[in-house]
Amino acid sequence: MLPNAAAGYELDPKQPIGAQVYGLLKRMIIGLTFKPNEALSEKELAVRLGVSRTPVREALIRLAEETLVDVFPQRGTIVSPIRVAEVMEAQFLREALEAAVARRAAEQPSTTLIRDLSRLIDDQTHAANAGLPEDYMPLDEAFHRTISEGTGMPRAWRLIQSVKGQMDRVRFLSLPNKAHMLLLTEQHAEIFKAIETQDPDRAEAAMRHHLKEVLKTIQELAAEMPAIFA
Amino acid sequence: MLPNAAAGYELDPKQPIGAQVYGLLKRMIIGLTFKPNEALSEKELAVRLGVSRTPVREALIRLAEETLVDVFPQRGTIVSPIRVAEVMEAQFLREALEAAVARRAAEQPSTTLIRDLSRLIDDQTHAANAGLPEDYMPLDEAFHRTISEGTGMPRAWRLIQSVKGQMDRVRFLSLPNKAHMLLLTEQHAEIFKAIETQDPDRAEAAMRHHLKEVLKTIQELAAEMPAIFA
DNA sequence: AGTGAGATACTACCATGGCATAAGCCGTGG
DNA sequence: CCACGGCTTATGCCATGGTAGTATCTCACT
Repeated sequence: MLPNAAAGYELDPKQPIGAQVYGLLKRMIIGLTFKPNEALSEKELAVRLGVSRTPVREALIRLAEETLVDVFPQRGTIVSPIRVAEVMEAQFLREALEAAVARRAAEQPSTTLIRDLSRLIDDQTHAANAGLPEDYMPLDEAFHRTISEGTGMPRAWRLIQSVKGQMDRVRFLSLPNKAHMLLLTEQHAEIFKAIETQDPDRAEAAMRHHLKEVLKTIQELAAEMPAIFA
Repeated sequence: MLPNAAAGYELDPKQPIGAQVYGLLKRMIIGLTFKPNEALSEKELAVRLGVSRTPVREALIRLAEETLVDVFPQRGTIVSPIRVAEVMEAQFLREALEAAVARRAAEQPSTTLIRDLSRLIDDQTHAANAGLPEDYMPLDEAFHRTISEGTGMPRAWRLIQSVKGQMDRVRFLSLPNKAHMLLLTEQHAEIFKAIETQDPDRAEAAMRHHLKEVLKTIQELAAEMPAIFA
């Protein structure tokens, strides 16, 4: 583990610690602060975060369900290696879910959904032009979340999130440049238009096309740097 | 809580207790041993099962992620009420996932998948003719699981399982009769044929039709006994 | 009688200690 | 030199104690 891996991450004692630890560890795994195959010790994480082992353990269990960590009973816990097959499966499942949700969204879009998505695309355009990936990525996430939750399907987003982790970790390897962010925003706009005009077929197609784009990035990376894959 | 709700369920100390408690509680919730809105106390469950509160707590966290229980911090935990909107969302998500998996299965079915599914349909025919729902339901479950896992998508089945709980609880209200079991088996056979003949469109359509059948049962029940729904 | 404040009895949450088990080391015997 | 067996050390797993927070109930006061 890195010397000060948890530096700068403070926990709010007024909120459930377990959930905070989960979110923190997940971000650190996806952000590659914790490298694949790196050992994660309950005890060491606890002292490093200044909490007890119980919430750390709870967080690791949740991460194990998302296969972001592998728990070997009585032996240890490691950050799971990036398995190409798993990433491909995650991509497949995400596409199935998001395509269905996009279709549903286009069937009966609420006015607030239209408004929220429209605003998000504006924000994305600005962030993309500013060329700041760290500003853009949360907006990308918000776009997809908004479609699910704004269509009355909060659980859909949670499922998507649980499979997305594996992909995000790969995607993080290449932070998008300005051109790429503008391309993504254009695809978002296409999805938005299909929803706004209540065209389910077009919405589903646009969403599938958009997600395929991400897959393309992943495949390039896998070819570039096979070292970190298992 | 019922007086001897845990009677007859023994835990194997040689296996991880937390996972066993999770499975046990899930079965009891789906089987309506624990009724919707019933209070579940960490402490009481622990003493009743003869284990400590820690693994019980871990199990409840996992169940909360599937929305089978609602945890109110510092207040208590209850078996979640059956919310029609949630059941509908679960149905929607399950259909999206299973339809995609069935399609994929039909594209390149392995010989072992064909063999396993064929055998399962035979077993289902026998169980249906014997008219024993308690024998049939595990076979139904195995059929759907086999399609996912036999197509190299183990995670798909886990996702499906995590949304299926809400539906199973409703479905449990009406154990199927012989005619119904035969109908389900027929639909399974139709899905199987489509996979065997490598006809993706037909496989997806057959799966969607099959799952819609379940939805029909649920809607009838919701109309029959609105009392237990929230 | 109705209302509000305080005591009380619960809850889930977190901390911590002891445990069994599995891997690695290290000396011993072949 | 190699292989095997006991020992050390680490891990995750479970048990249990203490704490903060919430709802309810009681009783004084209006």
